[in-house]
Amino acid sequence: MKSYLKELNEVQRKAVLHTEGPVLVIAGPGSGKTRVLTYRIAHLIEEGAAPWEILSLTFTNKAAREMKERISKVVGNKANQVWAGTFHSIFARILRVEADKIGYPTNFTIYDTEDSKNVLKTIIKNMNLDKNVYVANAIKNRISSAKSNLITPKAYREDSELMQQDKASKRPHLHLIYEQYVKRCRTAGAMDFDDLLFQLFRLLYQNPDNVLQKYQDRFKYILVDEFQDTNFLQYSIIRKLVDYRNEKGEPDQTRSKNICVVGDDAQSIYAFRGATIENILDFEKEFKKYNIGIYKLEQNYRSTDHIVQAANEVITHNSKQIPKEIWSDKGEGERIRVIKSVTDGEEGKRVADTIVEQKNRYHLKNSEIAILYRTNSQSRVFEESLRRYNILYKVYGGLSFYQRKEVKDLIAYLRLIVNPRDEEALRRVINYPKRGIGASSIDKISLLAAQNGITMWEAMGQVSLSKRATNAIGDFRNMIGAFTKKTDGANAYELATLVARQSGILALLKADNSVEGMGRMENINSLLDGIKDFVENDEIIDEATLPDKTLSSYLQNIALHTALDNEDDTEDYVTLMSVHSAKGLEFKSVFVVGLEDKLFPSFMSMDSAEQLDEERRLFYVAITRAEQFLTLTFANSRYQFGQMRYNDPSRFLQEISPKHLEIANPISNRNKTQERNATPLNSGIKGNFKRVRPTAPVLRADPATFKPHPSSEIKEGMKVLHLKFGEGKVTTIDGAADSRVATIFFQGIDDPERRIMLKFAKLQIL
DNA sequence: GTTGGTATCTGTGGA
DNA sequence: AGATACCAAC
Repeated sequence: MKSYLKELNEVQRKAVLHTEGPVLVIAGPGSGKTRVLTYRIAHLIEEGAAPWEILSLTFTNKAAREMKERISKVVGNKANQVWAGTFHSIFARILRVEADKIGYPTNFTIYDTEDSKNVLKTIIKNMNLDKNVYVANAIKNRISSAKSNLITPKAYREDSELMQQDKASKRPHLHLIYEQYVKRCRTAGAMDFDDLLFQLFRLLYQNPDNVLQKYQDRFKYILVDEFQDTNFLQYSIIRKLVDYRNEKGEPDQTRSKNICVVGDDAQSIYAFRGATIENILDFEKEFKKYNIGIYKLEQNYRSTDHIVQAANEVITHNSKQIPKEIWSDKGEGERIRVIKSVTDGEEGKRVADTIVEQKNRYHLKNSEIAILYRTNSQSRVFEESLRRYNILYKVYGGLSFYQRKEVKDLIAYLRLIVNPRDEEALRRVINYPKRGIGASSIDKISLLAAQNGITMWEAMGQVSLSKRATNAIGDFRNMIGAFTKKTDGANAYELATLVARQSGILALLKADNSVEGMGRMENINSLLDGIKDFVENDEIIDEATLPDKTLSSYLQNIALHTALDNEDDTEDYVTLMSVHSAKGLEFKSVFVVGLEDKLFPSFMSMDSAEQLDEERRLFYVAITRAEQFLTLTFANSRYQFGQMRYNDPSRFLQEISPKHLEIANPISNRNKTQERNATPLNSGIKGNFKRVRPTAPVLRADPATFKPHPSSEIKEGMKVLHLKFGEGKVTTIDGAADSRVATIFFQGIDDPERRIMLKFAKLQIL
């Protein structure tokens, strides 16, 4: 037996070995789901499948990254050639090649949530609708869910149930907004997050140039992680990819559908954004006739028994679920501690106290501890109390680096240069920094564009305005035009620096000497550093697509980044995050806080049984993150929305039987607290480092003396110096003349074998 | 067109 | 509480 197969239990092994035909894996928390997925991929490769024939879809970049790392531990470098990524990133990559077949430019812009909302706000304003009734956020969600269910504006209009709902909520014109929205995105050459899926489906469905067959032939094995969180649209795409047909258009029975989906119905927590558990049930039904293999992973390797049993008890209160029995042999363990506080401030303090206590008694590291909450705004009290003890922590969620205003502003220039049709980018920068093009001019341009069915960029050249405004617009157009001319020759970093300077952004920020202003300046600089890093990185991380240093591909890259993606694991910090973002993670000690009715479960979800079930699954996810210590807390009162609120303890607390619980005594605890205040542990840097992008990588060669040779001179067997990786030896070179790839062994680094694209390589021959 | 101050609203989750 | 929209004054 192959050595990696020995690391699996019987069910896991069966799931890995069942390579041909559809497979459904139901995986309880901590049951080794990722292990099955990664070993399955490794096994496929060991058995002779080419890595690029394997498509592995996940929900987060982090999960994708981890998966690649773990595959490469088994099969080495080939792991990079697997198509592993998020739905959004993989589909964006395909669309970058194929978009012109469905009427989009291949350098299409990706609109983020803010962009989408701004488009909607503009539409609502233009239609003279009441923005308090037509709330942009609500409309966005509704459009998003329409797209997720493959409902076009036309289909929406013809769907009497949807129209009835809109009428009932006093928003009868919603379908018109939807229609406008789609039209505007299209004119702007832009796709929102849902479009990355929706347009890909359209592509496969309309099938121009047999593009469907192309991808069906490429992806011989498909794997989907967190299948319970897929929506109808994602499922439809997956289904399409294995819907093989012969020349007559009949189902092709000779080719087996090698699709493996892994999920847990009990951990479905994204129904609110269109995910549906039905997909698991449908999958089972639909693929039954193709000899489906169903495997249930029920042994939990993560948590002790009190925690596992409590989780089991909680989930039985839900109505629908796939029957399974999660068990653990890790021993009884500690009981779950419940802490009651009078105020949210006290809750913060007592959680920090308990953390100090646990660190003392069990020698836990900060990184083994997490505080999980229902809403991001709850982080504040814990930040304060942890800071008081000098315990290092990190808050996840919130704004990502690329969503900060100043960063988005500079990026908007770059977007506009790449795609002048990008209306949201244009609106962002047309008068930033101030150049005398005010709201009324912009409205006139926008109106002209709408009337003539042209883009705002085009309308800018035709509109008639006052002399002053006309001049200002002329200057602006010339500036952007001059930048655009440079896109071919100049590299992205040089261009971005030029833009920052010539647009006046740098001067504006430099003039601001406030603390925030300096922070903004710093962010701009790290953005530029990041672009530089992107340009200079010559390593092949993803073999399916060779590195591409254009501005356009840079923008594509960052559009799908999220707040969770900034890895910085050199420091030892306590994790603060929402329960949603904690999915898939585990910690020795977990605090689930704010367990109050109207907060967790959220007040938004308290009036329907289905939504309440989802909150319960969320609670289930929360408690199953803990390996050894689980602490549940609630407060009688807390500040919410600027006023004091009084909530009852969460109903979920009563769903755990008392034999698993230990109720902390508030009085005696308070005395101990006083003592500990005097001797804070782990004094060090203050916890509150607001996410700043990790700075330039550690250099292993001295830039002052480093002199790269032309890459044409690099030959096999040479000893070379690389700025980032240091000294190495070229083992092999492959690829055609203009895309030669060197495999180099760098002795000084952890993962020493690297693939370097010689076209971009900076290597000094030693 | 720009600025600054006031009124109003909104309030979950995230790729 | 904080963000945003709106309006009057410059």
